[in-house]
Amino acid sequence: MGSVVSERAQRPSADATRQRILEAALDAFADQSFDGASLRNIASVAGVTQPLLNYHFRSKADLWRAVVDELFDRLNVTLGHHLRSLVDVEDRIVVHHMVRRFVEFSAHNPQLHRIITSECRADSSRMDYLVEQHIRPLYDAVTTLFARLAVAGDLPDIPPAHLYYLLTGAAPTMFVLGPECRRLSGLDPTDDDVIRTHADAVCTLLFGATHPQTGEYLPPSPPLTGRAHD
Amino acid sequence: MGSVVSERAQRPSADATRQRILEAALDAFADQSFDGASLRNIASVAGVTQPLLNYHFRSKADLWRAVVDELFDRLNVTLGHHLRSLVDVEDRIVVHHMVRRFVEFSAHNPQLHRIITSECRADSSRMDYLVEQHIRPLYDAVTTLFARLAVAGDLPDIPPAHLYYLLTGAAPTMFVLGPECRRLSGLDPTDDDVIRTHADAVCTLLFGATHPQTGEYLPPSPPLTGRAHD
DNA sequence: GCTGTACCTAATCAGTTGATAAGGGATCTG
DNA sequence: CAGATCCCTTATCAACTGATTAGGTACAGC
Repeated sequence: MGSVVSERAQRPSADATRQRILEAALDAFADQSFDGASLRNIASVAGVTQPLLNYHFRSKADLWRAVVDELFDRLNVTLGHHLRSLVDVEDRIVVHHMVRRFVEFSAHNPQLHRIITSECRADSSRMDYLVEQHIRPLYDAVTTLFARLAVAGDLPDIPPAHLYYLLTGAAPTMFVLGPECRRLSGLDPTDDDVIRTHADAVCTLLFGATHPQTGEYLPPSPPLTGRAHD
Repeated sequence: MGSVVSERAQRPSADATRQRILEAALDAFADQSFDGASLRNIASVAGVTQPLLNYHFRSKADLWRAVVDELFDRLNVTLGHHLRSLVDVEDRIVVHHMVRRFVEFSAHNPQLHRIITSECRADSSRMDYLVEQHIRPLYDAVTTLFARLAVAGDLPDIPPAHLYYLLTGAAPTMFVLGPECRRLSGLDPTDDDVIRTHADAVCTLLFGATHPQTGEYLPPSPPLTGRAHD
């Protein structure tokens, strides 16, 4: 077994090694945050030695950026793929589908929101990178889409606070707290029913409920009457 | 001015020092997570030297527990205080008020959810402590309350996924991402209108919308019709 | 005044971190 | 075959971490 083919099999090829490092780093950063994750641990999981991480990626910070870039690339590819598959569908339904895909992706890639929330601090250059490079484009795209639908009369006016939820609020935390979710309520975040319920909840939060008989949309409204005392 | 009183003023008293340390540690753990926060930085912010932290609190882990205990004590005192102030009020309204208070507390104490989310990993003894000591009691209390209201016919049946949201999902993330919330959408998480909108959204998510004319409750429902393709 | 105790600091410890330098070995190119 | 390049490891670096020890100072009780 010493032919040209077996040479390839013996040596895992640099790209494969790079990929294994990225995967190990993704889990480490998500589980233990940037400071808690050590290059030696990541290297150990990837089956290599620590200096190799500094060889392929210049520094720990650059490794982190590579991890984040690949993660958001996967998200954008997934959303774009499903968006293109939705032709001749009512805009309102498109929104619901995309929310569903986002929740789905979040459920199967809990690292996404774990990394975001673990990096959230005022003076963090990594948070700056996350927001400006990846989150803001998504947020702007969603804002633009919703504004277009509102003008077309296809959606009710959505309060900014509810809109902000879509990307940062309602969807993520359940997956950030995935293991505890299971521990407390017995729910499996990756279960299809849970994902659907979750997406429906987000849409209800955005658009309000639909009257079962008339199909009329009702905006999110407080069960509190106007006269709130205390 | 060299009397007994001025002696007190000169020496900050051990309790005050302890409190300053706890406050500095709370901010540090919330901003930089457990591993990222160093005892020397915390001590510096508190105006003392690092070994004093090991003197008052045995270890870094014990300091973290003291911080968490005090934080949840404040939450429970706040919720308990408002709960006792709500007499002769319809149960459904009580729930809304309590959600409002929880959102309010979260907005003014963003460290609460930052610490929770930063500690979320499968094999973390600190997460175990958080869940078993503080989160589970809250979760059980809310579950019990909602079950009682459902039996009394005062609330619609609430899907477990929505209920889970109340404590871990809808409310927290906007405050975890507080600074970015402001950066992206211009919203101020501590603004009263934002807090009210936020609490209303959570309640809508739990109870569904209220029909403006009939007052009829509509459960959270998907804008998707039954025939979801793809 | 003497002693003991509570609160706090300077000095120091071993362990871990990210980063770098030096070198080995395989592959490719001439 | 000779040299260059790529991929990877061992050895080592300074910096920083949490923790400990020893000491110092103020106050309380006797």
